[in-house]
Amino acid sequence: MTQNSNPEWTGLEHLKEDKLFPSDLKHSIKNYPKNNLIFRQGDLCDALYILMSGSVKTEMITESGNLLGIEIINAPRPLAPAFLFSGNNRFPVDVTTLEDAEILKIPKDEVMRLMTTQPDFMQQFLTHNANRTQFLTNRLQLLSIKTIKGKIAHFLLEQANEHGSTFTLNRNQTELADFFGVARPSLARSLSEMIQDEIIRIDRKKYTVLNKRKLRDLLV
Amino acid sequence: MTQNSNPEWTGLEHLKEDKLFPSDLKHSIKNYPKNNLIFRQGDLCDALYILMSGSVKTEMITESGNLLGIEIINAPRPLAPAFLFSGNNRFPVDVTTLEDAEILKIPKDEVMRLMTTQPDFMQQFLTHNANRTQFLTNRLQLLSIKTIKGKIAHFLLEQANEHGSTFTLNRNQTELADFFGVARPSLARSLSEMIQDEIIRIDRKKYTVLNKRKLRDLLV
DNA sequence: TTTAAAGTGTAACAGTTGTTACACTTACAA
DNA sequence: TTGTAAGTGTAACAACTGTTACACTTTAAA
Repeated sequence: MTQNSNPEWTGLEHLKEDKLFPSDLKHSIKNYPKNNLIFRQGDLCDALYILMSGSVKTEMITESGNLLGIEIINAPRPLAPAFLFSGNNRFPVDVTTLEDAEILKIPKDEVMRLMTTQPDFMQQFLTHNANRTQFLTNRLQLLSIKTIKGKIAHFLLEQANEHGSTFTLNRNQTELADFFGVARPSLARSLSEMIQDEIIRIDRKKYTVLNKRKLRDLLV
Repeated sequence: MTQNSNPEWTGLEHLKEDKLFPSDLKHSIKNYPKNNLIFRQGDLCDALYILMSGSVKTEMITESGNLLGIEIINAPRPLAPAFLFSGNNRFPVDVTTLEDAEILKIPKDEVMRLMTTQPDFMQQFLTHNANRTQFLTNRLQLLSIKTIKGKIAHFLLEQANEHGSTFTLNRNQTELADFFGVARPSLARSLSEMIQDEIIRIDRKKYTVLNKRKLRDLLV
């Protein structure tokens, strides 16, 4: 359900080895018990918060692509790092611990210092936010398409571009419907119509794009 | 139509005064004539491109909120700066000049140097991307709501939180429908039903929220 | 191998939204 | 003031998607 591995932040695991952070880093670490509301929507986000251990949930859009559902964040990962520098720097959602959690807090000005003195840190920070933006942009494009067949077309064309016209998905139909934000039977109906029209072929989780042009026509 | 004033980048106007950039900045400036395809979707984005003068259009989601429509970008503004540091650093859309345009190109490693040596530059870069992320997140939340009344409720509650229960919009119904990604008559129908149900009141562009609870119920 | 759970195909029907069309109102310039 | 364009309210109908239900297939555990 939650494949939130953010490889670019796994360096955080080596925190104690000072690969990313200098030894004189101003910071504080807080431990929160299970089922504890840590941040409330609208809370000021005046520092960088990094979940060091445990897990929390938010109601944000998820990395795995679920719509407004609950997102589960596993350590180690920063919490809403993009908002630290935004004009209205407030948490966009509630954050609640699922298990005991340890959270590292680094003040904003200290983050600024890290950015200028630790190129690796800056690189990771930038990359993480960039990937997040890219993810959001892609989701937005997908959601902007109104018809189910259009969403399918967008998704399959993307896959075909990346992996060739035959590829295997690791999502079942139910998860795919969830990803598109549509009902499962509606997705199935659209898929079978597209098979009928000889636009695609499906064998279990193996998808084959038969007619790219027709697929593109569905994007309108 | 396009209110793309990004105040945090207006400092670019003072480029020649070296407020943001050192005099030894490695860079190149290119001029493109009107109606010229500058970047193609999928092009490698290996440098920071800043539109110094003129205007371009993309098919991205717009700052003013239009769905997959054309976005018009006026100078000075960076072009897709978030993607420079992303894993798959390719332009997500085509970029075409609308008028003669002057584009400043700063190589990625030079951007890295700027980030570490010019705190003001870094600050602006971070803030711009953060605001962009916030904008995308908000749009995504809005689009995730499937019913028209739900979208209206989300939007009006946000406005009411910010300006109080009576406020004036600067969008007409057509623009609002466009913003929500729905048809204009459909929006009108939903609005008049909500007026009928005494949830809101509308007088021209002046909106009044009469019943927040009922409005919240529509979010589900 | 057997069995239960998960996943898929499909149909009937309800509900919502889009499309098109047109009358009416408002805003604004001549 | 008058005329025209822009904006709004509304209705009939079409199109699409969601809901619910159920049979069937596949998967994986016992």
